[in-house]
Amino acid sequence: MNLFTRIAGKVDDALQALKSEGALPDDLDLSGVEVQEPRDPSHGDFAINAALVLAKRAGRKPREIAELLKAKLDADDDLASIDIAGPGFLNVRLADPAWAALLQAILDDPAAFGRSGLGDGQRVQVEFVSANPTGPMHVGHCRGAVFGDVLSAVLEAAGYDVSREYYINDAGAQVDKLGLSAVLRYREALGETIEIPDGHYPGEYLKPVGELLKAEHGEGLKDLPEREQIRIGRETAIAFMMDKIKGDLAGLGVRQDVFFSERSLTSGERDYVADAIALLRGKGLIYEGRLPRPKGHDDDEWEDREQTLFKSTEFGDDVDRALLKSDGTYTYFANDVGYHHNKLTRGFDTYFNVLGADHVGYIPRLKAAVSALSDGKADFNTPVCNLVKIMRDGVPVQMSKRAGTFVALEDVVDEVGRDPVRFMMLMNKSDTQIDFDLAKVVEQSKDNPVFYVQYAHARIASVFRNAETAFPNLSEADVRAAAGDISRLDDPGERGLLQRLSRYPRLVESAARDREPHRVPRYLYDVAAALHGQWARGNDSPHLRFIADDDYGLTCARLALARSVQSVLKSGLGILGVEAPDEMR
RNA sequence: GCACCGGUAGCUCAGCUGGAUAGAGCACCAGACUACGAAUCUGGGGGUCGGGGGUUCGAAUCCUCCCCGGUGCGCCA
Repeated sequence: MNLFTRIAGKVDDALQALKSEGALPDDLDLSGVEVQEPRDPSHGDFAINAALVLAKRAGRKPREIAELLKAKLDADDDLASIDIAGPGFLNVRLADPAWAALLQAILDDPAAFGRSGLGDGQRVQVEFVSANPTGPMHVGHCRGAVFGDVLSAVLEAAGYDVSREYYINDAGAQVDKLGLSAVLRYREALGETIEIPDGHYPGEYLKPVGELLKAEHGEGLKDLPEREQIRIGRETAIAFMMDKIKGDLAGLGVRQDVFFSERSLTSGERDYVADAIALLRGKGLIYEGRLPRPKGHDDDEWEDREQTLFKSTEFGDDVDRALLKSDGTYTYFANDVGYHHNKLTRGFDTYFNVLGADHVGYIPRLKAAVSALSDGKADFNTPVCNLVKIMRDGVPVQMSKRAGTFVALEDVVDEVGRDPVRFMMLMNKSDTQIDFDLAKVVEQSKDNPVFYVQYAHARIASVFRNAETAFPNLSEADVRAAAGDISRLDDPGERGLLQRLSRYPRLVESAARDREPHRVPRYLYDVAAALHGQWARGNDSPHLRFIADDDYGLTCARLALARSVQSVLKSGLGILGVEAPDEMR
């Protein structure tokens, strides 16, 4: 149940009535009329901006429209009071039965509260992580991983049918270098002294792959032609690394539905890359030509050359983009065009491609390709996760897989814990940069807001444990029945909690609509703060405690509220993929 | 040089298609535990919302021009 939409419905009815009565112009555009939460809770439970939005269009003063609307809404039993305030807001207070209905809705089906039909079952694909299989996941990957996971969860809560996809870059020169690096580790396992060449992968994590190759092939591998050795080394290393990456993702609590191999684009029955290029050629978007030299480029390295180009500039890109390398093989971009062609054939309604900030320059050509392939019809979104600057004691940590220096995600999760890492990655808007100080995070992990929210959940569980001691006959049925009459929840703190609960469905919808998952942890923090605040008031004023030893009815009413708060916390934490514990340890 | 993202309290950040007196946490100061678990709470100080101009009933939010920081920029992936 969403009280905002419920009230918005009443407002709309009232405005339509005013139209038909001739009090407002018949053709008045009602867009932009909204039910909002008041800036200051003391103003009321909900605020309506109709008078301000409509004043100009209707040629009336805001105040006049507010009066008209108020007169209509005054008759509604759900609304206890309506005040005209400020420049023309209508501040509404809800009547008790409407609040009771909210509590009952939450208690009757806790899992459903906060879910909505906004997405109407539309099929959405979210591609995220897609880390190269040339090494384990490191901390730099984890923001995009958590963001993609939770964006997906938020969309699911809003009624979308989401498929989470990981694109495996298992083709191209980099994985060949990985293959050679693995072969060298194999030789090392056989007792040779080796040196990993520049630009390859010197990380220790390939040593087990060397051992694996030795176990599988004995000494036989080194007698094969070099190309064959590299092929075997590559296959073994990719399989090993993907296994490792899946483990890293699981450790972070990230779920993927589909792992899509880059190589499968051209190795199956259909060559999606060739098909995509043919499709674009048919649209007249492919040509042979030369690119202008980029302004900031070093002069001596530049070599003018004719190549096969895609007219991405027709779709807003800065320059056209190459599809074939000079050796005739596909560029990475060409493969990506093929990949997106493949995605489009799978018929999703909306696509997300979560990218890191170091790939923003890539977005225009990607959008151009999707736009060209779908004739502008595909709903394609590219949310960007900004960099996470990894620090140790205030000093930036340089990371490079090719240099073999990085902080493994697995180590961070082991050291800090999954929940704090996830929560911390989600608190900020995705396009701001985060400083992640390993020393601080480990040392101050108790200050992580996640514990504050979890503690609120656990405290409520504790209340129920104690309530069962105080009232051995306490039943859930009595608690639910008590939700039907909230007249005894008359403390401002209790009303504040009710207000916050009513925000939840709208919050989830807005997070989905605006693709801003960070609103969820912020909201949960706010709810937790209100809960802790109310709790502490019971310390000073024992009559405000959730458990009133001598008053079963009052206790049940408060437990109904507590249970509802707990449900919402649990639901929100569930979206974040964070545990909602019954006790803190 | 061009493009994208940031600039809000000492620090880290919210501010929901423009809305009421710009909010939290940390830090600092002063308080609250023989406890429905203090991993908590209450109160306080602290702001030219980077700067100028514009749009309008109203701008941290939209437009424009600057300044500062970050990131990216021909066949790498």
